[in-house]
Amino acid sequence: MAISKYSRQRELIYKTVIENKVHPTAEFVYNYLKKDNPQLSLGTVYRNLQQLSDNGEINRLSIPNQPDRFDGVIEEHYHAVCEKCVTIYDIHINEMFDIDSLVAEKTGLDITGHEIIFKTICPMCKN
Amino acid sequence: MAISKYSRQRELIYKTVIENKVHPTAEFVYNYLKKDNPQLSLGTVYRNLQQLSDNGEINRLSIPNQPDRFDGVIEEHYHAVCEKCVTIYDIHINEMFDIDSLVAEKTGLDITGHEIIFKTICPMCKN
DNA sequence: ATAGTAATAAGAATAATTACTAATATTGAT
DNA sequence: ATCAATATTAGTAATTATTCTTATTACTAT
Repeated sequence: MAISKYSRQRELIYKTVIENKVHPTAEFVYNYLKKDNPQLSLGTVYRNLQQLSDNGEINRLSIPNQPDRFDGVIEEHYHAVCEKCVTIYDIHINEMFDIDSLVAEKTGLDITGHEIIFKTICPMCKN
Repeated sequence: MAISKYSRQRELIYKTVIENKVHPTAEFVYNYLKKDNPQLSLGTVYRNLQQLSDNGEINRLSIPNQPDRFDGVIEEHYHAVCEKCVTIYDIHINEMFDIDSLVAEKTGLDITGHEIIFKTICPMCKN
């Protein structure tokens, strides 16, 4: 993969993900920035989100029946998705234990990380 | 949600997912069945995979940068995706501990389940 | 058999994402 | 500052993934 040069657009996209804690989709980022940057193209957003997540600067979240979302918090944490309204909640559990090593040991695979998605019925939807 | 009647197509689709341990995509299921069922439509495959997973008869897996996949094994287990070749490996760990309850307790959320995706560089790609 | 309900095929429509191309911006070396 | 090399961009086209629509067919309970 080619070395990256700086780009103003990438910086804007990165900041949008960092500042918007809603786990934005590509579409969200695009609409958010479009107001003040009318020349921005959706392809640029997708390309840079891909690049940023490839570089580990942001995380990509894949959630059933939804477009991919992005998260500027790269510190290890998990997510809970409401099964009704699909809101995403952050879950920080101070320490769990080394699940990657456990699995590596059990399976012999080289484990480089993991992602956990919890399912929930959130307080708003519980009525 | 409507009560499901029996349908030959759904049965075929279900059996395809059960019998093909590769965590098939909708596309795979369609091509697999199309040979002997040339009248089958891709829409029918998507609709029934959705219905089967809504009913908990199969599981839907969402994996970054890939179309959704389906898994006929509903017994709790996890998956590891190779970051290079995107092959999916099943991971059965006999017992971990009750992660759902832990999170429910810490967060106050109603947790109804979870999904873990491990990332790996698989033996084939490790060279 | 018939009515009512649900499921189907086929293909159009939409959503999500990627690829292509010519122009522009950034970088590193003069 | 200027220049060449190359990454990046906007804009658009194309592709991929999925859902929706419509007319038709199958199933179930009378």
